[in-house]
Amino acid sequence: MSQTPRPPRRVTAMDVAARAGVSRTTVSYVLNDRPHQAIPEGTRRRVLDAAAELGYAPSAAARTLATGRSSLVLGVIPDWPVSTNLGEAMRALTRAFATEGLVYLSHTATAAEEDLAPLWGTVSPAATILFDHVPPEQVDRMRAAGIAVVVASWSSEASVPGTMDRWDEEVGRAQAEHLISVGHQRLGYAWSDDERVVGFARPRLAGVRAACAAHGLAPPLVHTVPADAARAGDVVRRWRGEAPPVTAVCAYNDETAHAVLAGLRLLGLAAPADLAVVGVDDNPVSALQDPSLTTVRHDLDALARQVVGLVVGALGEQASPGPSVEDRTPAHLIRRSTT
Amino acid sequence: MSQTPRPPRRVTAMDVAARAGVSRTTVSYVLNDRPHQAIPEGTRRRVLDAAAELGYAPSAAARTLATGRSSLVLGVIPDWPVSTNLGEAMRALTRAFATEGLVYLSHTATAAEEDLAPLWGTVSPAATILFDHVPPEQVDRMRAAGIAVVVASWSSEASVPGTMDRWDEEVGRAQAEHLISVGHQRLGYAWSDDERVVGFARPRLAGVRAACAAHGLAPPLVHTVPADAARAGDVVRRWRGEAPPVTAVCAYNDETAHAVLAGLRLLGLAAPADLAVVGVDDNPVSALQDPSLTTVRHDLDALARQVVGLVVGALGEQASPGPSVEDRTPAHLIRRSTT
DNA sequence: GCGTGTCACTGACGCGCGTCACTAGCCCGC
DNA sequence: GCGGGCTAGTGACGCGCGTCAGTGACACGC
Repeated sequence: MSQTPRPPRRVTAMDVAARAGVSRTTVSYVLNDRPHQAIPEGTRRRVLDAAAELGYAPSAAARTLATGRSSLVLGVIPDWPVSTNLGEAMRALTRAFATEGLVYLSHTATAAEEDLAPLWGTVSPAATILFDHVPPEQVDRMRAAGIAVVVASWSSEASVPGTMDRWDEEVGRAQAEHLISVGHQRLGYAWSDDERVVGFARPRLAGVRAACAAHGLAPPLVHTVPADAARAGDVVRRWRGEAPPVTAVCAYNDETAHAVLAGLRLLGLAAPADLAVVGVDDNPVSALQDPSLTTVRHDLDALARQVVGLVVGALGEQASPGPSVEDRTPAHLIRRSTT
Repeated sequence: MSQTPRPPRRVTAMDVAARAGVSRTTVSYVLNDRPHQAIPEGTRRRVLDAAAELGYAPSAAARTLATGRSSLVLGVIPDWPVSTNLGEAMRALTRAFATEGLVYLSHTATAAEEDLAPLWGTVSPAATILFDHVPPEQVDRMRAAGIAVVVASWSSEASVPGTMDRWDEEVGRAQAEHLISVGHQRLGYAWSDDERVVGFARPRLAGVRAACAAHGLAPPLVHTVPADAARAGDVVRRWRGEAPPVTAVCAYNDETAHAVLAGLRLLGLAAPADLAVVGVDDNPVSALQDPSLTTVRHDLDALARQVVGLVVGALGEQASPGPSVEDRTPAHLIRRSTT
């Protein structure tokens, strides 16, 4: 629709200088608040006014070229299945990076083994966050191009052992701790049938295992639960047929939990009496169901801060305010009627 | 600020030139496939090999500066409430722009009236897509900086009348057509209680209205449905108390639809017998509920192509392959058990 | 022999900016 | 009068690249 008419020749710092009656250098000093350069208030104002009147906006490309450093951080979001709180996670990252003076942008990968070169080639970020496994040679090429690469991956095969795992372990732990605290002794784990989420699922399950072990219980009985009421019903039957029977399950996420609930319904059973269920994500519809789903919600802001810490560290800034020791719990449980 | 110890000194085109024993210009010509410049195969190979061996990656900033044109498109995603298929929409845009040789990136706004200057200042995209209303002076400043701005907005107050509305009108129309085709004569519309989605909701409702009018029916009876079973129940009661009673409702999205269903349940009623319900979005849990929700799904790829067409047009490329006339239906209905 | 044309390649400029090194002007102490 | 220190400001360089306007070498026609 609305065309931009022929590029009206960019307003440059030189135009500002001419209008303010000073040199371009002075303009640069004023606009960048040069620390050890005394600029009298009068000149300062003239420059500032001229810049405002002309609508001057410095060229990012030129600045990046001159300083050899852009303040752009690029997140590469893998081809994950739809996630309810993707938007919220991105917002959390944007906010967290903004406090460091960095601009965060997201790229959504469209294929698992995508070639990232055209991407960082046209963006030239200061740092890139890889949220999933990427071939090491790609990482090397980026590093060679002067880009700080942070592998904030959940899959433990990644080059950097996943520091992010802790978050999902906490999630699993929160699920299990809750179920144990209300009296369950034999837990099941509802694994997702989507292979792509294994990076999340593994640490969550590890968290459940850890909680069970901590309370001297047997490890959870893991079954894959398809998004299909009939086949989910089969799984429910197997859990209940154990000796002793499984009385509660932690689901990979709300969607998987709803599949379990659908299976229960099909068998004429109900949560929590016949099987307690707890999900993850707090999908908005989970509260509206009957029975309403107990679930665990991430603290995405805390997670974002962690990621920002990693990136700032990788950018070689000193005084990163301590890499970890978040005091807030990264996950908290919302109890509703399925437990 | 202290200097950081120069990272390994970027590999530049000059390094490649030295290694290949040619001039930097030749390197540039080879790597950019200069059309009207004959380069013998031998030289070509030497340059290509040298580039590969050195792991050369051109500087995006320098190229942008030199050409005055980056191939980056920036999408500004407003502070919308969580959307199930945000990730899918972003992927669709990424794919669609890739076919035009453009790189698409998303920025998630964190506040409604955010100042976008730092954003495009550090990114310097060729074009920016605004998915929501943005103050005109901000748009003007971007245009002055040589950035093509496309307002792909759903809210009709935007400076450019939203061509995107058509998509959501189709969605509403698909909902209503389905309900009418199965015999309903008096429709209700379940409006969302979230003010931020009004841009989507309005055209969807318009589509429902249009379908009703086309069939000689009375316009839909609109009520806001809160995400709360008790208050949703009140709304259900009012619909059913009309004369003649409303027998089917189109909901703004699946979430709102689930609220209606929750209200029905609370009153001891059920869909579709007492009130038929159709949502929008195909939230994955909608299929797992009892009753499973009839819903309408967008064709996000088609929508993405539309957006790309707008952007390409704004970039002044000729031969944009026709602005519209998509033959595929942008929305299709998935019938399940609530209708 | 000279003009014309092609091939293979290169020198140099400019994109807009940050920044170093430097100067012109002034006041001060001696 | 002169060196020294300060203020206010500027000239020029380089970041890495695309690209125009050449240049030298050679073949050809007449």
